[in-house]
Amino acid sequence: MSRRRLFVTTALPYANGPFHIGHIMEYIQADIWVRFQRMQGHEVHFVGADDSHGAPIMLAAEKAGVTPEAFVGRIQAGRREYLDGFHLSYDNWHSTHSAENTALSQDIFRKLDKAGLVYSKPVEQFFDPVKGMYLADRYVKGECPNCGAKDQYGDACENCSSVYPATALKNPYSTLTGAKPLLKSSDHYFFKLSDAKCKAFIQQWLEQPGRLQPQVVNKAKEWLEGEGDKALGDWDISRDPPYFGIRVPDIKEEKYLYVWLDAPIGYLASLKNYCTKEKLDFEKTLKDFEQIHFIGKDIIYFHTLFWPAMLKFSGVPYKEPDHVWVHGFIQVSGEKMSKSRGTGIDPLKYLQLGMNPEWLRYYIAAKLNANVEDLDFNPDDFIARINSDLIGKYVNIASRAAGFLSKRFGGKLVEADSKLVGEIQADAKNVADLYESREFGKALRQVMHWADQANAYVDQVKPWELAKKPGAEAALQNACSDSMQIFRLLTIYLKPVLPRLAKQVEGFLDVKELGWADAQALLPAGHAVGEYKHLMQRVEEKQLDALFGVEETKEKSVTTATSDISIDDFNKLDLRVAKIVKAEPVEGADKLLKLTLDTGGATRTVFAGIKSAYDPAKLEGRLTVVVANLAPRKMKFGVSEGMVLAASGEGPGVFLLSPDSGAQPGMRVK
RNA sequence: CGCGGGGUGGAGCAGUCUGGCAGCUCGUCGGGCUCAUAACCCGAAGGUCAGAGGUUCAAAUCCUCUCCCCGCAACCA
Repeated sequence: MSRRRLFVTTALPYANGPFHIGHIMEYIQADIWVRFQRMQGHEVHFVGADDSHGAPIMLAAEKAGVTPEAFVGRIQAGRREYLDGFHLSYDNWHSTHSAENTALSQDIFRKLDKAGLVYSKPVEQFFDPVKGMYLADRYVKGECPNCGAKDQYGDACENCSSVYPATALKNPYSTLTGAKPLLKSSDHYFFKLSDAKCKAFIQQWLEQPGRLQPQVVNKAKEWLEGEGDKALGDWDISRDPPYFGIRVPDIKEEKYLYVWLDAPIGYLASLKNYCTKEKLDFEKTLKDFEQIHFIGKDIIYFHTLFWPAMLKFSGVPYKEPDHVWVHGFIQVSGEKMSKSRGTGIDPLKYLQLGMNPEWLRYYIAAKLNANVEDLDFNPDDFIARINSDLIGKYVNIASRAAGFLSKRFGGKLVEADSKLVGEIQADAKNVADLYESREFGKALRQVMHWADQANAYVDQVKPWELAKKPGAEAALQNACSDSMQIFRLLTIYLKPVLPRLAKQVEGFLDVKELGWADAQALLPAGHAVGEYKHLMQRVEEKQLDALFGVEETKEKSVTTATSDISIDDFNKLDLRVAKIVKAEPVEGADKLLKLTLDTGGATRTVFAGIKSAYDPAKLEGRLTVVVANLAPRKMKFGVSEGMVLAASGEGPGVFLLSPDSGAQPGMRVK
């Protein structure tokens, strides 16, 4: 087999916070694939980097009272702990805020410009006069031009579902300062994605057989071939200051490249940084290596349209990606992970609790396939899977044979003769194909099938009986040797997923580093294995309880006030005493109660998320406080005309406010 | 008609493209074994393949419609 050369990346994490379980899942997927390729003898450069630019990071740094550089530096310093902790074998981890990325991004910008694919035109945008910066749509809210609902973002109304440009909002305000934004015009640079040669290129790039998963091709083509208002538009690739990013080159005016332009270039920057360290020729490496990106389904748009086009039309030394492999999201017990609900898994906590990172690697691998499907982390399933597969089946094979070998034969093996050994050897290609095509779940099922066969084999030959039978030494040594050969083969097949365990096994078997091809050879007769020690502990239920336990120390700061407000701000609130006339559960809602309130003559309906804490019957007749001038909100179950006030904290429980006796419905609270 | 992914024994999944006796792992129950980390081996129970209609000698699989769940993005307002 010819030696492949692979340049593999994972999506760059945004450097505004630590890794979450979704990042780790992607890294584990890519790492397993990479380790498998290395075991095949292929040459791999596996790199990652922090995505360090953009307005959100600039603002987060400002809030933290540090420079953006210091902010992203701090985040980056925390990465190692995760990468090492989960045995993620990156060759390099870099940052988009780097000399390499600046040089490459500016170079690509210049080359795209030269290719006639960059132009500039004025763009009218909201500008926050207090902050002195242009506002992305996400930082502007206002009233819906259609239905008048308040606090809507500048793209679509949550209330009436109408869609409109941000500039159409009525009474807009900046979410950063509350100031009324001005409309200002500024020149922006655009990448001409709609250019015929661009679209033609992307089309043929997408259609290259085997390049992408079919689902991904469909999705990308939907965007590419959209017509009318869904037509593929040009891409605004510059931003005005203040911005934390890379300067648009060769112009006097201070303008920056949009973060999504320089982010994927960070893949190349990290490779270049690595090449420098390793004294490799960067441009030659780019040219000679297959370029493969692992990403999540949320960023297909950028990686299958802009990114290949950018690279293609920048020309030498750049080269469009060979593959973009897309995975789904990880859910926890069927729900999207959510910190507030306490269902998220904090990868760092996982490590700090002393849980074995290889458990998670195995569990995730067992549930991964080559499709763009979400996968579910289920705690009970996790325990059953790890304990049964890894300890009960796989490790058990060694455990059953090793005692006899070391006690009776000084660890020495004899020639293997079981048919099963040959069958497992012959399956190497099949398992390899499954790894290669990222069907990890299928690969592991296959390995566990062989582990089952191995345990059944041990049961047939009954070594414990042979051990007691005089004159059966040869048969005993034979059986245990076969078990050990099988164990070694399965270790090879599991090594991409369980690298550390495999290393322990290599020590125990007293063999050199195992590669995939080693499955075709067996340990020679006379080879002695070492003393067997437990290779892996079982998962305990209480460990998962601890992992999912409510965190006490974290995020306390959330409860402190955000910033001072004036008495005028306070007076905007119309708080009223209200009598709960009627309280009833809402069919189909987990958390809501439908309350009918008397606010002094008038009644109104309010939906409140207090079902978990209150029995509807007991609420009827009691007084509470309601925000009476909150804009009505249409919910799935009806319109809610206000909000009742209740206290809640980190722990469970919701506590409704009540006025002292004597208060009457309709009284103003202030 | 917003878009996408799903619905297969108690749990997690394969099988659907290419129609051919409904499968795997876990769990449960019964038995066995005692080398192994309460592990392992054998056996059993348990399914209207979400529902309805259609095509076909034959449908989990193909076609049409309906229902339900999840995610995007409307359930802490």
